[in-house]
Amino acid sequence: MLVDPMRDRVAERREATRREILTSAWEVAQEKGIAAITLKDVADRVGMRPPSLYSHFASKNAIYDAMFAQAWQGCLEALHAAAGPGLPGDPRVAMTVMGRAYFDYAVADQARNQLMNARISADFQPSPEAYAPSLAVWELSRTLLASIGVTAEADLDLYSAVVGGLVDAQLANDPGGDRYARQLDRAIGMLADQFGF
Amino acid sequence: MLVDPMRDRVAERREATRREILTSAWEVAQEKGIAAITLKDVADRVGMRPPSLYSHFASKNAIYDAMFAQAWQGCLEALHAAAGPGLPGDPRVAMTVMGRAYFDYAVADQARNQLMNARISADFQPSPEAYAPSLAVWELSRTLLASIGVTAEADLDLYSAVVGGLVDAQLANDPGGDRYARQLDRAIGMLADQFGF
DNA sequence: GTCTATATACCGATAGAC
DNA sequence: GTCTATCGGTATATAGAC
Repeated sequence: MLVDPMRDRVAERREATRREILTSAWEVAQEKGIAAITLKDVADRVGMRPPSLYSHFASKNAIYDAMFAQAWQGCLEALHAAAGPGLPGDPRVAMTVMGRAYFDYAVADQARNQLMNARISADFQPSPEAYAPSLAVWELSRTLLASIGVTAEADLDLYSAVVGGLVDAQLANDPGGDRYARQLDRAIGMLADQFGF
Repeated sequence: MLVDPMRDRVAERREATRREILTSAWEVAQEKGIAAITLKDVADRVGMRPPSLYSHFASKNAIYDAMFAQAWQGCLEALHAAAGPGLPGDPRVAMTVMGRAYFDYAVADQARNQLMNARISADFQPSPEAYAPSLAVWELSRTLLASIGVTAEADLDLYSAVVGGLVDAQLANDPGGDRYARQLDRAIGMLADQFGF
C-alpha cells in the first residue's frame, strides 16, 4: 500500500498557513485588543482576502478557539519548564518559583491574558479540546502545590487570587513596568507564612 | 428679574428621563455585559426609538461616561458610609472594614465592576468630570490607610492588588457565591501582619 | 422631544468562478 | 485554495417632519 509522497508536503503547507493565520491574529490582538480582532485585519496581515480564511478555519470563533488552546498550552509549558528540574526543597522557594513562572507568562502578553481569563464575547466558548490545556495547568498547579503540602481548597483559592490580582494590577496600572512584579515575592512570602511553612 | 416657573419642572423632567435611560442601560449591561450595550436595547427598555436617546446624550460614549461616574460615585459613598462613624481604633479591624466595603460594592455588580476597572472599548475614555469620583475614591483610600499607618507606596500596591484579585476571582469563578469572599478576612490579616500591626 | 427614514460603515459568512 | 461579488445583519449617528 503506497502513500502519495506529496501528501506530507501538502499537509505541512496547510499547517504552516494555519500557523501564519494564528500568528497574524495574535499581532492584531496585541495592537487592538483581543475582542477587536476582525477577519479583515487578520487577512490583511496574512496577505489574503477575508473569505480565504474560511479555507483554514470554520469561523472566527474557531480562530479564537485555536488561540485559546495555544495560550494555555504555552502556560503549561512555562510551568513545566519552571518545575521540570524538580521544585526546590524549601516550600517557600518552590512556591516563589511557581508563582513567578505564572506571573511572568501572564504579564508578558496582555491580549493573551485577556483571552485566557476574561470573557471576550458572549458567544465564544472554548471547545473541550481547546479547554484541555487550561485544565492541565490547573491540575499541574494543584499537584505541585500538594507536593509542598498545600492541599486545602481555601489555600488554593487564596494563592490563585493573590497571584492573579498582581497580574491584573500589573497589566492594568503599569503595563510594561514592574511596579506590582516587585510585590510578588513579598506576597508569596505572606502566603507561605499563612500556610504555616 | 422674574424666572419662568415652568423652567424647574421642565428641567426636572429632563433629568428624570436621563436617569431612566441610565437605569435601563445598567439593566442591559447586567444582562448582556457592559461591552454589549447597544442603543437599540437601551431604547427598547426605556420605551423610545434609538435616535431619541440623542436628545438626552450626545453619543453612546456619553452614556458610558455618565455610568462610569455613577459607578465610582457609588463606591465613594460606600467607603464613606463604612468609614463615616470613624474607623475602628484597631488598625487590623479598620483595614478589614475598608476592604470589606470595597469588596462588597465591587462584587455586587459584575457589569459595574467591568466598567470601573477594565477597558470596555478602545475609543471610550472617561471625561475628567466622570473620572473625578474615581480619583476621590483613591484619595480617600490613601487617607484612610495613612490614618492607620500604611503610607508606603509598595504597601498600597500590595493591598489594592490583593483585594482586587479577590474581587476578580469571585466574579470570574464563583459569581453570586462567597468562595473568595470567605478568604477576604484572612487575606487582610496577612496584610496586617506584613504591615507590622 | 419623539418620531420615521436614512446615511454610513462595518461585521461575519456564503456562492461560485478560476 | 484563493479570488470577486454579495448576502444579511447590525451598529452609531444624522436629517427633517410633526
